[in-house]
Amino acid sequence: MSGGTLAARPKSSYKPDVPRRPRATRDTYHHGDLRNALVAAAVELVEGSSPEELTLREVSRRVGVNHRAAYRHFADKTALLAAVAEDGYRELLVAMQSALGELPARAKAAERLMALAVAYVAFAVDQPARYRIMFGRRLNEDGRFNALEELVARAYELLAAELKAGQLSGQFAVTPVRELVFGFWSLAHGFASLAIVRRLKVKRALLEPWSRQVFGPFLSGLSRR
Amino acid sequence: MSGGTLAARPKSSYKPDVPRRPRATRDTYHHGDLRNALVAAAVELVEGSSPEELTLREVSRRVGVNHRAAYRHFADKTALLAAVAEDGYRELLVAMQSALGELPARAKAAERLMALAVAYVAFAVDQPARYRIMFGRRLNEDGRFNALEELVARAYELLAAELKAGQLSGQFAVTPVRELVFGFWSLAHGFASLAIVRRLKVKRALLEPWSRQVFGPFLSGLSRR
DNA sequence: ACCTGAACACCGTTCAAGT
DNA sequence: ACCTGAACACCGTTCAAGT
Repeated sequence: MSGGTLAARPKSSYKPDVPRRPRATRDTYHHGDLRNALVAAAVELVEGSSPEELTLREVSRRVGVNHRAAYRHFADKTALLAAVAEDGYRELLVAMQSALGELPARAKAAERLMALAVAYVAFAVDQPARYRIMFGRRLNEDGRFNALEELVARAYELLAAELKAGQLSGQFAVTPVRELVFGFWSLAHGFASLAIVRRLKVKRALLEPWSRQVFGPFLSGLSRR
Repeated sequence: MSGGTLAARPKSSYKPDVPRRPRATRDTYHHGDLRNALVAAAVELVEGSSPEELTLREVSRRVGVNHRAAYRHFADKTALLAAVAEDGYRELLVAMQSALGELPARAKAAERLMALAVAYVAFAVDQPARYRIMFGRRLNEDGRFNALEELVARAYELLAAELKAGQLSGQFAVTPVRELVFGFWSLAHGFASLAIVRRLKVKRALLEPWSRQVFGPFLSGLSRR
């Protein structure tokens, strides 16, 4: 072998069968989109373990890249977490929207909100680690990740629109919408969180009926007397 | 100075003015109750920073003891966190009980639950880091900390008793109590958590009126039609 | 019994370099 | 531009010792 600085290779390389197809300029570069590859690896890593085990170094290893390479795309670890959370909020929005989409056109306001609740809780419980990243630490403390904030605002608006519609159609009592959104979201978030930490021991198959029972009083409390 | 192994002392010792009063057997030992000193230091450390910054080494430093000494009293870091959480649950129980105690004797069931809700949320928001330790990671995963579980059960029973009483007195509709407890706790936990992460931006002074607005629909949903 | 020291395998992050 | 290597200051945890 050649002597000098090139000789030493790491003993466990973590990249089993990378074909090493020759590339135009160099072959050690990562293919096109390292940023997305890192986010995808992070999401995959965190599920089936826990948020604590998500490390920049391990994610980089999985992608087959030096851990320093990640810093090209993320200023620090928090930035990676924010990207993972952002992804999650996007999926959560989709899940809520499609839950509404599956409802019959003339579903009552309370039914629509119930469908949202069920979808929300199911999303959280099905990917608990990611959900904890989304709602655990405050990621946007220094205001760097406004995309995150924007997605949260969209979820808020979705809920607000449903509650407002229920009031306009005369099904719900007219009270300040902001507080109602907060209440609804608190209930959904609290139920999901407690289920994830197992303070509530709910079997996955019974999650939907449980959700309905838990949201029952709140939704019936909204309706006009 | 003397040569050999005793010469080297750490440069920054973190114990500024410890009097070093002579003790009977040895003077390097920690006074009586190292265990409680560590828990107290941990609680103090974690508030005003964040759960992430709670390290075994920093806590030991604060108490003025080698970090290895902590292992005499806690099998690992999780055990220390569990002790901090346990302490928190005890205080939470006291807060809830005294909230009930301050109520007039003939307060309605809904008022009693509202008082519990307000006390719960205030507790959480006033010591957010500790609250996050109590409800963040699952600490009792391997079943080592049953005292923790026992305290959670007592909080559960407190809520269950209030709900049951409301049903027996005819103020609440009779539905399964378990689901009601879960709903109430979910709402309280969710509201507290979202307030802590600032997903809900609630000023401390407005926390109580907000709590009342948020719990309003839920509690009125409990009452008989 | 209670505490310490040195060592190990991990982190995140910075600096200086390679192509 | 994009990636790497060595180094730094931290962790939690283990092993072997000190009094």
